[in-house]
Amino acid sequence: MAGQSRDTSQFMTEVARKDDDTIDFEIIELLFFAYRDFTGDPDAILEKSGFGRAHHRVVHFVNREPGMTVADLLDTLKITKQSLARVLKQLIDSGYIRQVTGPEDRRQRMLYTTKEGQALARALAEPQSRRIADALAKTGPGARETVKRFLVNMKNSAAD
Amino acid sequence: MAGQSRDTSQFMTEVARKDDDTIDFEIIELLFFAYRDFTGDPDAILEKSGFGRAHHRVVHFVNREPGMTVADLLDTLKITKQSLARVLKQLIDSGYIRQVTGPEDRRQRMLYTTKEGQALARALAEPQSRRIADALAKTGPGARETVKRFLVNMKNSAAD
DNA sequence: AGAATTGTGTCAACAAAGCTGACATGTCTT
DNA sequence: AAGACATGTCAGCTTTGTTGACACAATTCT
Repeated sequence: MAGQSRDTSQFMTEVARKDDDTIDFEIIELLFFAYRDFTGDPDAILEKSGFGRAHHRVVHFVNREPGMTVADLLDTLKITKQSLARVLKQLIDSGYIRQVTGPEDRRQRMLYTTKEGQALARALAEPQSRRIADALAKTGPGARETVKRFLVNMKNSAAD
Repeated sequence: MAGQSRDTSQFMTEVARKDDDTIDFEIIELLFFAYRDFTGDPDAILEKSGFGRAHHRVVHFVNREPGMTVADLLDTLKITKQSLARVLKQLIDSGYIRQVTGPEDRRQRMLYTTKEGQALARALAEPQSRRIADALAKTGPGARETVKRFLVNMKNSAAD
C-alpha cells in the first residue's frame, strides 16, 4: 500500500524516512502502534456488550481494586466526574458494578464488580493478556522484568 | 487519596487487590498508565497551537515519512478518510502540511511537512523523547533493545 | 474508445467520550 | 451551627471517531 514510487528529490535531499538523532522517534512510534493494536483487542467483546473503551477502563480498575471509591477512580482515570458519571451509571444500571455506602465515611461510595462485571473484566483482559504473553515470549527471557521496569519508569510518579 | 480504611470483608474474602494468575493484569495496567502519561506530555504545546491529539499524529507521521500519500496515512492511523480530512485540512490551511500532486499518479496527494510543521513535530516529540530516554536510563543497560523488540512484537504484523 | 476502478474531497448526520460551570444533597469536621 | 467534602446531576460544548452518499479527475482494464 505504501509501495508506490515517490520522487521526493525536490523536497528531501536526504532519505525518505526522516531520522533525527536527538529525538527518539522510533520508540515513540512503536508505542503508538503497540498501544493502538493492544486496545483494539477487546473491541469485538465491547461491541457485543454495547459498551465502549471508557466502560472497559472503569470495569477493569474496579475489578482490580474492589472497594475503591469514586474519588479513587477519578484519580486513576484522570477524567472529570461528569465524564465518569455517564459510563459508571450505565455499568451500575446494567448490573456490572454495584455501589456500597462507605462504612466509615457514609459519603463515600465503594465500588465493586458483580459476578457479571468480573466475567466482563476477565473476558476483556484475556486477549490483551495473550498478546502480552506472546510478545514477551518472542522477546526473550527476562523480557518481562525489563518491560515492567520500563513501564513503571514511563508513568508519572509524583502526582499519583 | 486511596488511603481510607476499607472494610471489604463482606465482599472479598481474599485480599483487596484482586490478582488473577491466568491474566496478566499487571502489565495491562502499566501499559495504560505509561501511555496515559506519555500522551499527556505534548498537551501543553498542543493547547497553544489550538490543535488536538489527532493533529499531533498526522504531523508526526507526515514528518516521519515525507511524501506519504493520503491513503498511506489512513492506513497508518486506521481511521476513516472523513475523520482524517477534518484535521488534515486544518493543518494544510494553517501552513503546517502541504500537498503535492503525485508525479507518477496524479490522483495521489503526497504529503510534506513545512518548516513550521517540522518544528511542531519536533516540539511535540521532544518531551516524549525525554521521558523515554529517562525511563530507559533508569531501567538499565540493554533496556532499549528489549523494549523495542517487545513493542514490535506487541503490534499487529499482518495487516500492516 | 469506452467502461470500470481508484484516490481524493466533501456534505450531512450521528456517537463516544472528553470538558466546564452550576447547583443539590447528605455527611463529616471544626 | 458553619464550612468543607463526596457524590450526583443538569445543561451545553468540543474533539474525534463513525456511516452513507456523492462528485470528479486520473488511471487501468477490456
